[in-house]
Amino acid sequence: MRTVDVDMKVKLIHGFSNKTRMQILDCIKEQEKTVSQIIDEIKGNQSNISQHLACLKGCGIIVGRNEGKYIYYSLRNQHIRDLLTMFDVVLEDVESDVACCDRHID
Amino acid sequence: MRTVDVDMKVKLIHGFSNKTRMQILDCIKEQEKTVSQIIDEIKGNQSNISQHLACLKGCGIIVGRNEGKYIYYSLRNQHIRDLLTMFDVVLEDVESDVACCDRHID
DNA sequence: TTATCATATTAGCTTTTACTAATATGTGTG
DNA sequence: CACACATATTAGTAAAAGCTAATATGATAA
Repeated sequence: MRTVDVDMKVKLIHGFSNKTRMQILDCIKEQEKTVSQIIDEIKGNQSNISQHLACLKGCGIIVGRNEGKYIYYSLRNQHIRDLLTMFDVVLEDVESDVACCDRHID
Repeated sequence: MRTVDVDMKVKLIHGFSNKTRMQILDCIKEQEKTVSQIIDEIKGNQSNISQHLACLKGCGIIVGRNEGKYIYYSLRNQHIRDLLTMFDVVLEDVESDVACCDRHID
């Protein structure tokens, strides 16, 4: 297998490692949504969500499509969807551990 | 599919979203290693690596096995290994985007 | 039982990330 | 054109994460 740049891999994964971003991803997993719809569904702050969308888009995790005054966001491709599903699978294995791990360092 | 707790999922993913932790995981992906071996291979600070190992273990991503004065760490199971592989697959899709995304927010 | 090696923990500090509020841009509509 | 709505950007601040150095624990071996 080809060698992948660790920095880039970590940067990619970082895209998934925040609650708001994960909520956005869950929200558009099956169907594209406008920014307003996303804000509505996850009850977030407009500015905050916009920033997270920029982050996800910058990492190539999601794509945006303009239609009139709306912008529809969706997952980039099926691989991303598979990855999201995989997270859920792995979570079932580790759930009890993660639950009691209260911080990441220290 | 059962509903998963977002907070917990994010916490799990967080385990993968740091360069040092990813280096540790790559390092033990195929074979268990002692802490000293890991420190050696990734040329890290002992305290720092120990903290990251605690984090990975706390999240259930890796497991430790005592043998004499050594502790051998390895991936928890095949699902974790599959997930690591999947990261590489997805990275190939998004590589060019991630490369130019310099921060995660702002 | 003391010395040594392997690993863990703590504390302090720096850097990064996330959030909110305010403001800006951009697009359609009367 | 002016207004309303959708989204983005900026600035400032608060919170979280990561690093290093120092110290502690725990096991083996002399």
